[in-house]
Amino acid sequence: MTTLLPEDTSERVLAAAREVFSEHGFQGATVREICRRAQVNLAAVNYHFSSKEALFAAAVDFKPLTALCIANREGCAKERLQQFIQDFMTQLMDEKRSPQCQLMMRELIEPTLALDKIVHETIAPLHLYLGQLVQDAAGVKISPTDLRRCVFSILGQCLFYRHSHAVIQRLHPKLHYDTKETAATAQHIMEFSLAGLQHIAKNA
Amino acid sequence: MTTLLPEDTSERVLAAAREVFSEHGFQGATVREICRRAQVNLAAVNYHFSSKEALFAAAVDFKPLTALCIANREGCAKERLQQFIQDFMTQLMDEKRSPQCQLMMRELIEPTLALDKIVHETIAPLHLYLGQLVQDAAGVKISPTDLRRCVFSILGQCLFYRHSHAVIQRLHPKLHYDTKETAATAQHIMEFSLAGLQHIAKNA
DNA sequence: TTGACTTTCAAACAATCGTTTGATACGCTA
DNA sequence: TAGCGTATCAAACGATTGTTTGAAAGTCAA
Repeated sequence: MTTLLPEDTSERVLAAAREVFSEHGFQGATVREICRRAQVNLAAVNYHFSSKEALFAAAVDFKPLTALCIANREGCAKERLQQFIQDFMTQLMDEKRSPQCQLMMRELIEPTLALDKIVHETIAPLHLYLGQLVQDAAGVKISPTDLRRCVFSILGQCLFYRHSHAVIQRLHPKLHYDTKETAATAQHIMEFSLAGLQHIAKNA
Repeated sequence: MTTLLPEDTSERVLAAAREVFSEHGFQGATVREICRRAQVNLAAVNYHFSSKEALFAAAVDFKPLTALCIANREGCAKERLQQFIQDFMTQLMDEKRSPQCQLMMRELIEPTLALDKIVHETIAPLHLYLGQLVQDAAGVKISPTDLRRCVFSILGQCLFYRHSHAVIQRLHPKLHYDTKETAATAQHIMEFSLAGLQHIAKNA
């Protein structure tokens, strides 16, 4: 599991910290395990980051998600919504991004100052962008309340596959969310949501 | 926070354990804190439950959720689906049931044997029941894959409000999910999902 | 009341935690 | 080379953890 490389000690510690924190949580992670994986001395954490808690704060970084809002700005609203759901699902189900997702889920249960940072820097812009996208895709003007609920409905469907992954695995052991299945799932969410959205818009 | 009452030592320990485990997780929870809240001696946990881990296993109990499958069997499929979503959302947002939900979320991140138990006893029957409900509400025969995805879409929308509660709170500080707001949210999910479902059914 | 069994208790145990220490090695300027 | 600040290291610190212990208290049948 130990990832290789970076030569700088701080960077090695940071990389190892993201791994261990995401695997065991803040409480479950030990400074000794982080230093072992980073192949640095036990005192390195306190020397470079002052404390375990400060290291945790430094390890949290969710800016990659912001890319989703800037990426695709071409095509009509429906096409961009489709692209957004596809990209979002791909990121969610990407094994390589698993540590960040786990860290996020832990923040949802036990929020620290890190969650305020993540919400402010990443999630709020993402909700704003998706809200505009949904409004455009709806065609007619939707009330703020309905718009918010539709955004939640879309995100909720996507996040389910990440949050409830452990349950899905146990319910359908033969089901694997590879690239193909993930794309098909995103397609379903798009069709399901567009129909739902248009129904809400019609009765607005 | 300490709940009052039960006279039996084991029961007092169990009740306190559910509180503390849900608040701090398995690692974060301490036997001393559990015993303090239960107002029993420190040795009580090991005497009555052998170990902290065995106490955790004994503390996990999700059977209440099963009631949703048995409760409402009256009315047409759509009415029963509506009732299910309403009841499910009510249970999810119920403050009193918060400890169980937190325990569940922790299991999603770090599955223990407890999750297998929960999935087998509670979640699998719930998915089966909802699957039948969705099939009936669709009218025409839906493929197993589409049916599963529609069930996931509905559950995902509901669970979002619980799993992402900490985020919603930060995005919309003035929004509170009291009885009225929860009911309105359930209503939205029902309308959104029924339209989505009928669209899927139409193209089946 | 006796005696055996269960339950409770304060105290201590061994292990592990985050953190600190002081010595040592390194890299650079003067 | 000498001197100084930075980085690394093995070792230890104090605190907290889950667990164990042996005695005291309680319970109840004989």
